[in-house]
Amino acid sequence: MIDLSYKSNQPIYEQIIEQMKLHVMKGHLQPGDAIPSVRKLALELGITPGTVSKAYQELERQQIIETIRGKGTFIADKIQIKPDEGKLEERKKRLQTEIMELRMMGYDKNRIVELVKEIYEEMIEC
Amino acid sequence: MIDLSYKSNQPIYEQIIEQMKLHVMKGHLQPGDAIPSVRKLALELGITPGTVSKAYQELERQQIIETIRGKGTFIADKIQIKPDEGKLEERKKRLQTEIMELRMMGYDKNRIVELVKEIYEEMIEC
Amino acid sequence: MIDLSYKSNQPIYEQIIEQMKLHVMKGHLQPGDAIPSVRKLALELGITPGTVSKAYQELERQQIIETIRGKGTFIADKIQIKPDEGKLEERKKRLQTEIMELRMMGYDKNRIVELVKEIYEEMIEC
Amino acid sequence: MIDLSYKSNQPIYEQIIEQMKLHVMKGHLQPGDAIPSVRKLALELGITPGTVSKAYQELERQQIIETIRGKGTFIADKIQIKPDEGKLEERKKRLQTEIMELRMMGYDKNRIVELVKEIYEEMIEC
DNA sequence: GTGGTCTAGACCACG
DNA sequence: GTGGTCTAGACCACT
Repeated sequence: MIDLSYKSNQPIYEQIIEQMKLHVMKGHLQPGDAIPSVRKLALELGITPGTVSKAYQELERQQIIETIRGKGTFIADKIQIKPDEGKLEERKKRLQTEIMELRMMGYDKNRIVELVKEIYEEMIEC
Repeated sequence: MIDLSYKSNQPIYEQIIEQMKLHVMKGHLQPGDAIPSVRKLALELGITPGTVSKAYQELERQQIIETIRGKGTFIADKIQIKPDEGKLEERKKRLQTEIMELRMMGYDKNRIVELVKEIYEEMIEC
Repeated sequence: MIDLSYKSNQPIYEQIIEQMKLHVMKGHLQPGDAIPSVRKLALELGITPGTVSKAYQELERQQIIETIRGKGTFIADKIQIKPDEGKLEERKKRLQTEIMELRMMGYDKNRIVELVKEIYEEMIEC
Repeated sequence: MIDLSYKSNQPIYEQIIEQMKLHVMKGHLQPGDAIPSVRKLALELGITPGTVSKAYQELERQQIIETIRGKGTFIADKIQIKPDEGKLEERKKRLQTEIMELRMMGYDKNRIVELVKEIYEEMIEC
């Protein structure tokens, strides 16, 4: 369910967050679906529960998941769409960085746009 | 020349690296141009010379700049284009994350593609 | 594990890099092996953690070691072999210098070749 | 006569020293031959006289050249051969480093030995 | 515990 | 003047 890269620059807990979000976006996880408990997922991934917990807390803060005491953790009914201008600017800046780096690697405008379309399609069709 | 965000999660030295690269890409800095000395830029930005030095050393490793002992630091003659498969995969993954997050914020395919095009144009036309 | 020469012109962090590489090449350090933590090695060598850190970061760039966040640093699974024409020319030039200097000290062709063979054998047999 | 690389890691004055020694070794410069004055060489190379002076001083210390006041600078009559155990150890260590790096780049014993022979031949036959 | 970043300040080699 | 190295010490994020 979650595929971790330990030597990646990206923190483990962030990898969990992102992959959970991707699963939701792709429809693998539907509103109301149960997700593994902190301990179970930690055991499965071979990491400490604290790391999973940190990821779940952030997912809950973003209202992607909901914890119901004594029952477990579930995908939220309505996934929020929040404009949040501040974050948007950050996103754009990061996007700019990625585009710049691709350009440095020899990608021209068309190849970058094609790549973006590809990634988008792949994200929703799975 | 360089505009730092101290509250950003991104390290200062990385911000310097990226903005230098952007300046090169936009043509503000041409091959052979001198860039500010470590001490001068450090003073200007209100940071330690060590931090600027770290950025410059990484830029030199990427062959964006060249340092001439006792003279100063200059934009490299030929900016390298290196495929580097490993890094490319990382870039694509990060791009996927950004696209996913934008989608979560309500951006559809067209708006994302338009945004990417916009960012690209802005990058080369300045 | 590491043997520093403080009076050498060679920076401490470079000495660490080279000796680590030698340990890997000789097989003293195998892929997956943990190497001492930054602080521990710094304490052991009587130097600042920053200096050890600099060495480790360069070793990671060269893909000799891998750092796992919050866990420690380990010998990389697959030691890369990278041609890198630019660096190769530099190496050859340095080799030329060393050969010239040995010749100036009275070494003839045979003695130099024997010396090179000796050093090579010593490097892999330990 | 001297071919400098300004962006090299190696100091300018060391490049001058080494290339002078190579010229002597190859026979381009014979004992008694005059070499350019400090000012003339500095002008020719486009560097400050201080840098050339530093190189000449070191060459004189190594008894490769001799300065005769009012007449100029000349290649020494007898090029010294000094064992100098301390330096020899340093040379061997540097040679070891170069061999290790070549090995890391995929060179095996034979290729390294062949390379050394090549460099040696090239050095004396020119 | 781990490594990563940054500061403040020092010393050095180079040109 | 330039960049490079090192120290001593602080703070942070991650596991």
